Amino acid sequence: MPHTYEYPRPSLTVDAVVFGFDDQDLKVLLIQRGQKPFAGAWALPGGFVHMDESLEEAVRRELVEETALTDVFLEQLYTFGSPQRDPRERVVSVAYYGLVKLAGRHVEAATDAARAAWFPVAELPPLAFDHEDILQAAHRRLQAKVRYQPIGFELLPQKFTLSQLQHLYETVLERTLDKRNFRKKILAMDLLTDTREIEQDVAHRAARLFCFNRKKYQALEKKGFNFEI
Amino acid sequence: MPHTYEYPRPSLTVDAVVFGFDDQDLKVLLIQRGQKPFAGAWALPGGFVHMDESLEEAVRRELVEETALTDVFLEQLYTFGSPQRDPRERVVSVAYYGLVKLAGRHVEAATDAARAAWFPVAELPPLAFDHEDILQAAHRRLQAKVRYQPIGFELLPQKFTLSQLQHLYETVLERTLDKRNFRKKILAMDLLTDTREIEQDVAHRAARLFCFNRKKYQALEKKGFNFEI
DNA sequence: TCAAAAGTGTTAACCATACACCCATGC
DNA sequence: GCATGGGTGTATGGTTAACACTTTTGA
Repeated sequence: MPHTYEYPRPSLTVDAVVFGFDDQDLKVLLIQRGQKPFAGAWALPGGFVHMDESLEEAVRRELVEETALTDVFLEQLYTFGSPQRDPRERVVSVAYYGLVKLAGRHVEAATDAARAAWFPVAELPPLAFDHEDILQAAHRRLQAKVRYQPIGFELLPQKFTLSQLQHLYETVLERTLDKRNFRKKILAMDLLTDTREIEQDVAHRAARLFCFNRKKYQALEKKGFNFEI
Repeated sequence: MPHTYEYPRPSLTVDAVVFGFDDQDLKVLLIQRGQKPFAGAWALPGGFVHMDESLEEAVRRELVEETALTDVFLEQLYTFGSPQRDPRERVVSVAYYGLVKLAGRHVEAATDAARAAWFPVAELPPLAFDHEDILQAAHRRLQAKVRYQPIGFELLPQKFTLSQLQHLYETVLERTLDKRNFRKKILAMDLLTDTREIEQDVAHRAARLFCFNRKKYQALEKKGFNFEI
């Protein structure tokens, strides 16, 4: 049961900053810690890396265990390794950021951590460890990357209106965009397919629903096309 | 002396992809391994992270020990953690990329690794472990980042000519640039200070020497200025 | 005087920005 | 019929890209 090494080793963990968008706010998934240190405080989902799994596999496993979340778009963010970041012992953590389609998703509490919840990025509680730094790094990465990679679509339902898309960009980038210019730019890229469907149950003119054409994007990308908002 | 833990832990290492530019080629610093596995093969400098040092401190220490290199610009690149990347045991490695002013630098062999050498990126030997993947990731990061951050200057001497700068960009980006447009763009940013000195010992008209004004850049950056080539 | 690289402007095409009104729908 | 958001075009200024010759210097 015990594992012995000639030299001491840091613990290795993964943490995930999962963003969701509900047509209103950009939100982050947090869990409430049960144990010391920081018992009761909110923290990023994460945990120890097992010996037989990759880092990304570890993040996905922890997300399922702690928040019951699957089908997350994940990218590695940064590795946090300052010697003092955990008061107990040396812990190096590989952080990932994730994007998830929040619309209509039940945020069910999983068995492992009964208390997982979505918080608006603008109204976060104090976080355990250096998780505020990690979250800030993830938020900055999202703001930068959403402009030159088509990752925003990971936050929207499969079918979405141009206004939803614009509002997503406005929320993530924290600035307003001109409606006509935004539509011109997006449609000129020719990456959206018109589903020929329209919104249902809205108290105003129903908007067209589009979906992102990933295959087309990948083909264009190879030819040197650059997505940019 | 032995260190015992309840659960097994991966080894944690750092690796560095250090680039240099000699007015001709983009080069990478490699060391020749003495031990198995991959004895005799070339590899990235790197090694185990100690318990009391940060990840960046570990990279700097290893660079001094293995290649006698100091004063390197370093940024974290990516963490490589696939379970099979080291044939002996589970090793997770935090990779950094580095930039160094190569001009006139003696690439002295240090005591620890007698065999450190600079290789043109275009003519690399086979590398140990997954170091080719790491190097490729670093090269791509450099190509992307050099365009929107003023990191190219880290590869040039303090004082340089506009042609040197242009040639650096052409080498890193692997494409030619228009001389007049390049100069217009660079000078319009107003980030270069004319040293009022000129090249020495050249068999043609001597060019003006400029230096990068980092303070000015940092001031402009705060006001929302974006460097871009 | 030749070779080698330094240095320098103009034009045309394209792209980004600013801006305001009518339309369709449900209540 | 009114409130709500959907949908549309044009004009202007700025930015990028293409392009060729003269100057300086040392050998």
